[in-house]
Amino acid sequence: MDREVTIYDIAKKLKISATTVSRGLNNNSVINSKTREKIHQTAKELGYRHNTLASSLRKNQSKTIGVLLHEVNSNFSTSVLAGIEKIATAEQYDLLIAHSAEDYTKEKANAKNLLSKRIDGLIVSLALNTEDVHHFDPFFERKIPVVFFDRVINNVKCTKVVIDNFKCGYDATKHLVSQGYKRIAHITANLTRNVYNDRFEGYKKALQDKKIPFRDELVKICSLDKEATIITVEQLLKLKPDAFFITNDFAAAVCINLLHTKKIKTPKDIAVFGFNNDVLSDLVTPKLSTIDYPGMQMGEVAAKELIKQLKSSNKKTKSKTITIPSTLIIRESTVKTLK
Amino acid sequence: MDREVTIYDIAKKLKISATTVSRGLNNNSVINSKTREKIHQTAKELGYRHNTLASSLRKNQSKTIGVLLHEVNSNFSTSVLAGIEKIATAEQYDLLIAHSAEDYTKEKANAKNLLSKRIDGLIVSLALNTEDVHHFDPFFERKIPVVFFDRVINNVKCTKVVIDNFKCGYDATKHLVSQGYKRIAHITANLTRNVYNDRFEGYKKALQDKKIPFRDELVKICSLDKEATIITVEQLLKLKPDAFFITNDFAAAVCINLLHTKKIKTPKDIAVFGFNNDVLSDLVTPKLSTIDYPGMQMGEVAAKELIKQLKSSNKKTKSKTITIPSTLIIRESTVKTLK
DNA sequence: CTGAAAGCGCTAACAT
DNA sequence: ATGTTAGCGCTTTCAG
Repeated sequence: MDREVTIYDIAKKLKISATTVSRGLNNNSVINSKTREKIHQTAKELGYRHNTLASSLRKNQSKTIGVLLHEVNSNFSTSVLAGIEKIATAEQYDLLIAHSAEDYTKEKANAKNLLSKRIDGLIVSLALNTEDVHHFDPFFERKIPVVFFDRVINNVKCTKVVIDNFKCGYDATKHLVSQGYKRIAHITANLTRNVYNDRFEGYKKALQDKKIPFRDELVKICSLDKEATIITVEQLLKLKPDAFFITNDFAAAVCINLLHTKKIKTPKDIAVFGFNNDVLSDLVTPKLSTIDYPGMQMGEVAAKELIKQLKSSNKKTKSKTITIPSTLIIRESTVKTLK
Repeated sequence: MDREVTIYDIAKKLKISATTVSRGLNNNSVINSKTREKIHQTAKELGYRHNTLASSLRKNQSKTIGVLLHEVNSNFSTSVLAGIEKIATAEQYDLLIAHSAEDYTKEKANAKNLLSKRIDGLIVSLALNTEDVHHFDPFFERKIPVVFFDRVINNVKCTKVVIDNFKCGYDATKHLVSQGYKRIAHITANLTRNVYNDRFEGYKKALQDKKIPFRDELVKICSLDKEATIITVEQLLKLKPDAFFITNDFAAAVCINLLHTKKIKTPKDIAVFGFNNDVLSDLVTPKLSTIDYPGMQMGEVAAKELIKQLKSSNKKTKSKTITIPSTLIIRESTVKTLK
């Protein structure tokens, strides 16, 4: 094969125009069905492949949705991706996936790159240290719809898909208090990110409602990876907490293991509450109480919202927040009587 | 913003030609540095965005690598992806990611779609039920390099990146035997896929070398998801095995939990050996012995190989297999004396 | 129902 | 160092 087969090759062979071939291949109903049949037939014979690049350039739309993730190495991200993919595929959109590895600079570069690739719309979860969203202005200026999910920012006029992180933080803490725990340590990540801040606010409010004094020293920010979590838990143990509310199941599992190593019994001596309902949460011993965080559903809803905007002729962007239901899952790690 | 700014707008404003603008924006050294400066300046002022579509169409290369995964919802896949991404980004390639959800039909459709998107090269891990690779012929015909990793097929002339699955299966089994286990059950997936078949062959060979009779009824194929694993383990328990070699850490963790529920002690009564060195493998109790399966490194190597071919003028494809080192990791679940 | 002509935005060959 | 011209492959008027 020397050169790609084009619609002109098909046209020449059939002694018709390239226009007709184009229409035939796109199953345009205006074309005679016999002609269309012949076109498809010949295309197959010659080994023709549609050139999406040329088509997108001409139509000025790529049928591609950009997905900009804060990271890709987690069950949550892949669930979201699966949800987005399910909807996008059904609607014949392709996905162009980029990830920022939790880095603002990389997020900016990715946004620029996706723009130059002429994506039709964008779905975003912000990096940990992103504080402004001016790098998305070029999308807004061009009326390219943007949907944020999970990691969102408030002062921006577009659709956001989230869970009620305040309520989750509140309910988790309330549950721990109701089980008799009083010195509840909280390990979480960067509070500039809504998800962590809202959970923290929920934690504080629950303590307040239950008349338990809030102690600043029991709250620690860390990266939630294995090493950082171990160090943080060690530090907090000196303050004799009777429970840990950790906003990530992996970190919570690391905590459970560390306590076990130290012969501290969970949940008898210290309870551990996680976040995400990751697969590992019911494989550790004791099984972890957590919050079910429906990634797949968030992805589906985000994609549906985006595609709805893509199809709508009304290009006015307005603020809209969709809250996906999340659920408290109580397992062994926080209930003394179960174990 | 009504219309996208093009290089012609910049050219007009500066009273120079579009060619010069194009060259300037691409930092072509032939352009006077002052002119280049002015071009970049004006581009910024006008809000110019490079149109990758037009550029790719003209150059007949997209600087994009297609990645076709068997699934995306696992630590292994995301590690591989991270490895590929690291190399690709450094070399200024973008990634177009598709996944087949273990389905041959979807894999075919994805291959076709990636081809029409004019990807410069392709990295593939085959779906569970893929038995022929004719859907990649269009790539071979066009001399678009294809690199397979992990899930490969033999009779195809291109680069493959794998681990030594036979050796892994052999070593895991040998380890179990050396610990005194004799009735070793093997739970794995579809044996038409090289990874599972090779491990199985390794398992058989180790038994043979150790003079332990191979028992067909102790080998079960299943999907390795939670439900299927539970059913399979239950069936095998009737045959009184003293060890399980399960080719997936998640399934192995499910097995450990099930045994725990049944008051069967691991590793005292029954040992469990996994595969992948997933994060959960050292968070379960007892910690799981497993094979370290370096996804990140596989991704890096696959991407490096592909880019090497992309840069080479020699377009002859030849068969080449690269084996990535994998490691036996012995933890508590298979060593009686440790626990 | 089909075709001719134009152009999406960019870059490469060939001047100068 | 810069400009002229042509064309990548497709779709979209507009005209029959």
